[in-house]
Amino acid sequence: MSENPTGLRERKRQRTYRTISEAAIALFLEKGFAAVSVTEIAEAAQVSKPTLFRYFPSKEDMALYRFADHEDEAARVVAARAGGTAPLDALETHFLTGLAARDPVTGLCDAPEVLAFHRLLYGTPSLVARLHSYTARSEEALAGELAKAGPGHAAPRADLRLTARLAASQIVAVQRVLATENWRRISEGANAESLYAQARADAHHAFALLRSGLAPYA
Amino acid sequence: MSENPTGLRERKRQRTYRTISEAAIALFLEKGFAAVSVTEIAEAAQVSKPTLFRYFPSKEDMALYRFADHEDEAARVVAARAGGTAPLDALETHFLTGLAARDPVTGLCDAPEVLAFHRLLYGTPSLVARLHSYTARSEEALAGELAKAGPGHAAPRADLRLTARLAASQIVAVQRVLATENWRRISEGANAESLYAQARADAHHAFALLRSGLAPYA
DNA sequence: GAATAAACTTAACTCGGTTATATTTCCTGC
DNA sequence: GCAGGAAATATAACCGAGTTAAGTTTATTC
Repeated sequence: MSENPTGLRERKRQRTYRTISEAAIALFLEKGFAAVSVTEIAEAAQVSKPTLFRYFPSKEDMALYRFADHEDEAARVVAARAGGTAPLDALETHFLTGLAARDPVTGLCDAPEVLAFHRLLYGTPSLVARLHSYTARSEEALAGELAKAGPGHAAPRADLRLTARLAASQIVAVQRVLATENWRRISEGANAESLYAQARADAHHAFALLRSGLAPYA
Repeated sequence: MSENPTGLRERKRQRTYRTISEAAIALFLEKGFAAVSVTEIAEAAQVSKPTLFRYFPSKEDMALYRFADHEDEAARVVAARAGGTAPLDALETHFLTGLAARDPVTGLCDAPEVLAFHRLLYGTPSLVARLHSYTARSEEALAGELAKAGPGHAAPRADLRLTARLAASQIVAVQRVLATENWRRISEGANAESLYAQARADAHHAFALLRSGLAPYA
């Protein structure tokens, strides 16, 4: 066979992948991103430097691989929504579910290791920059799904593709702002429990604003 | 005196600054971003490598310095709007004015050197990433201005700061999409003249969407 | 015109990331 | 189960971005 998804080779590969990223993140958390060299990571993970870069395209990606998995999350939520459900409703419900589960991507998570990771992330410009490029792909995927979904009944005859792109960019931007806002409050010492109600209200407010527009600023 | 804004030293500094960035951009356009080394730029600009990095924090910034000037443009437009004018109206007018003037930041500019520069920019991931960090600062500045302006009469009692941030992120995202959309069409061979009407319509559509919300997708 | 401080150069260095080449390790077909 | 081929790895050397240290030039100031 040309591909064996459960072969020893593939299992080793996945194990190495995890070993590297876990070693990298542990070192980053311990000493800070800039203070850890890739050589150090390679030693900790017991692989050579070229192998390291066969698994991850850059040092930043060794910290951000978890986000790579969420890259098409928004698009999947829209694609998998129940018939008759509007895309925005599906996305709002998904975000609220994330809040309830204290999903780290919502920012509403005060687990010490998650908090430490977020501090690392937002305190390292090159990591934030790299994260933005993931977000860009997420936006593109969402735009694709929204274009497929098409606007509802009352839609004008405007360019579908452009409208989908505009909507996707706004949605992704709003989710980003909500998450960073939650994180900011957590990082200032609040705990997730006491913020939950506020975070839900913020999310409702944000999605309502998305739906009804920035008329208050018009 | 401790500072002399028109002294010889300051004039030399500005001249060196321009020399470096012009040499850098010329080389980038000629050979591509990755194919030019900073040593090469230093030689072309007749300065040493450490001096190069006293003027620009990174190789990317040598290409993007023009954008750094526009960093607080949106915020300034809102701050300088005529009394009684809504922020969104001021921003839409400003964008339309940019289209009419074929301002490169609107994407609607087919001057060969601008087109070549845009090709360079969007074709180089590290430049796009760096540009995103400028955009982030632009967003923050706009959020500050919007918070000062405050929403209009009909605004609910929601958190002003959060609302301003949400609005700013949406506005910046939409302007980015409009500009890249214009650029995409230009890069596919269209000329700015024949696209102008469409670009105006797109901008109107986008700002209308910002005002009235994504209800069609709700 | 001398003193001071900013800006510059040279040289050497660190570190992220790549390439070439040889070696090991897994898979496949007999 | 074993021979051949392919994928993955290691070693070593390399390139280029960005920094640092030490000494020199150049503008400003009194």
